[in-house]
Amino acid sequence: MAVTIRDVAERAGVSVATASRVLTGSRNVSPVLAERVNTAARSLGYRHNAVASALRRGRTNTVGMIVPEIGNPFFPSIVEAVERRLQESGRDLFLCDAQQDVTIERRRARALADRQVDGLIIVPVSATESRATLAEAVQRTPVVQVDRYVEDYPADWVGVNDELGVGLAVEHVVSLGATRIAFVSASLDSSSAQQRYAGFERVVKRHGLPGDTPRLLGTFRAEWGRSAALQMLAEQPLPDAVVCGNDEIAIGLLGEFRRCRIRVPEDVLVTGFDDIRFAQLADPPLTTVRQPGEQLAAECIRLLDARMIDRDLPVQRVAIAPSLVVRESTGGSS
Amino acid sequence: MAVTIRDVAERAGVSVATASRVLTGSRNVSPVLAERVNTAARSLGYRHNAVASALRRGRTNTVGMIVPEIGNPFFPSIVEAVERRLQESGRDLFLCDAQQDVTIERRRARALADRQVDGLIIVPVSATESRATLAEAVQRTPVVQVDRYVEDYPADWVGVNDELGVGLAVEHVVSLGATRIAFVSASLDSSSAQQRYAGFERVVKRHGLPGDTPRLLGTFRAEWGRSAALQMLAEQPLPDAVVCGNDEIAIGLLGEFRRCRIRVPEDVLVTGFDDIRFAQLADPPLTTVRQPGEQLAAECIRLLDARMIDRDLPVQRVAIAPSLVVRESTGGSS
DNA sequence: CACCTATGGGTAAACGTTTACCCCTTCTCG
DNA sequence: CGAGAAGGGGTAAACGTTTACCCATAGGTG
Repeated sequence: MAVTIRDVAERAGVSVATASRVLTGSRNVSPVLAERVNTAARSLGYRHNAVASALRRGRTNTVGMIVPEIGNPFFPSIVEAVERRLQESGRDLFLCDAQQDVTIERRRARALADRQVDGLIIVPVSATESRATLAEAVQRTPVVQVDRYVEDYPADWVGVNDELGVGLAVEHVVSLGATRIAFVSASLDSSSAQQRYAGFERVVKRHGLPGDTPRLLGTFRAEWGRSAALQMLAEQPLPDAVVCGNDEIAIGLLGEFRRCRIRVPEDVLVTGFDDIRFAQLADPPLTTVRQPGEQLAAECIRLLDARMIDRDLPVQRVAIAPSLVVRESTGGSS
Repeated sequence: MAVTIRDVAERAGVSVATASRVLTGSRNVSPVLAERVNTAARSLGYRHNAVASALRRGRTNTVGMIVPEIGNPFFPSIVEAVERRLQESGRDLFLCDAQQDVTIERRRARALADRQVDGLIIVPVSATESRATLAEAVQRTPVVQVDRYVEDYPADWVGVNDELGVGLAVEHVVSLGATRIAFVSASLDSSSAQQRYAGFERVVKRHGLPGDTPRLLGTFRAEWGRSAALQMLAEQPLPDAVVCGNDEIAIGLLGEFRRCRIRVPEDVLVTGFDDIRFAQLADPPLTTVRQPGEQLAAECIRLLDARMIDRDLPVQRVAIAPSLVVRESTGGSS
């Protein structure tokens, strides 16, 4: 049997109340008793039972987070930043992976809520199919959406302005003289995919560029980038530039172009989105839209804390402006 | 106030015991009462309180996992596989990131143990500095080490035979005629780094190859691969082959070589380790040692379950043989 | 019919904390 | 010197489940 606070109190010759007060620092206790309790705890090897504590207090000092797919390298970067922030306030993060599946996402959300997390950070899998899960979670605990959001549901969100971000990429290749611009991204399930697509169309239209260039929508994976590349190669002529929905797609695309001896940026310009770790290691290094991970994380925790204090706060949606990072895939300087 | 099992029982006109028995299926209850309980629960929107349940039963149906750094793409692949396995038995995974810091690692381990996880899966940050954390965790809950292990401490482990794996890579480049072989990896903090280094030295020695080629030990990061590349370029002549401690390093190295117009595989052969998602997208596609993630995960859960059943089982250490994946960075086909 | 067992139900005691409430002592100040 | 406040201690009641234990009934068996 594990050693409980009762054992500690007994050994220290005080009541459990006093022991608890010393151990949690919830009230002043005379130094001599405090010392006795501490040594008793240490010598017995006392370990706080967080489950019992959570049951009594109704708080766990734990935040849950659900990402669509931990294997997508953009998400770990956010997770790391969030974790660092939480650490500052002594809270722990429990991370779950939805495996791109709204059913699993719902299970995870329930598992976290069942365990009474103090808040939930979620990157919803789908703009529509995740709505029920989000709604249920919001009933139970403070929730903040990051990066992606569920459409037509009022809940806090913080992310980058995707629409604007892709706009930056398009403007950039246009300024380099591209007129026939293709777009390769994921199908419009998630808000990110939707917004990025919208951003592309908006700027293309604004410049009066041809609308018959390829718009290929698959998944946010490198494999999709590869097959999209093959598809474009099959239906010549090649566009002047390919704007990709994220870096993974762009990297897959670059790999296939390379294999087929298409030169980037000489034959075609390529841009990505996210600025993941490997973007600068791609061949050629990838011009991309950077998401400021630290800033997203900071804002996310701020929103979550605000909502924890007041559940009835008006819904907040924070869109951070992304920035373009020019590298060699669009001929940028080294 | 949330709706409790007491409310459900009342609404259904049964005792809390019966309600609990229906809801958990722990004992037979007459169909008519069961139905009443279920409808009552549904209509009240009853939600199981996992914290209270955990306190009473002493089990949480939750497994904790700690990885050194979620940003290292090898770990997410293991996490995904582990999560899929756990799902089959209806358990949830709580994932924590140690940020490559044994202090944080300890905090995470304690946080998980405090929350009474039923078991802990850990990839220890350090072969020596993580020992105390591991020892403490083992006292509290079943633990399995994956991939890396703590030295001189008897605890279950499952991983790949790193020593053998690097051996495969060295044998491969030797068979292609390389005699001057460099090794770029991480400093010998972790068991992986140690074993991989040992594998390199063993095979190099066995073939009587020169021992004065570079052995550069830094971190498991791409940036280190870059600077190692620069270092080798500074002290000509270039080796015939560079065997890297993981894929990230190799990818960084490839990037720098490319920038400096060193051709791979014509001027120098390069190999990696892990076979992460990006290995085949590198330029050129990377020859590497594949870690069988699914198999690791399966074995890991098997060990954990065995240990949960019997804490006094003899310690098990399962080393899985890795396999070499030949790609173009050593002139491989395709 | 007497007895034994199986079945399904309820009561209430845990699980380990935290904290509302109460009490006693000591100090402050008019 | 008395009233009031402040400080520090204890008792015991929560928190929401699960389950050991008990009881009543029904059915089976000699």
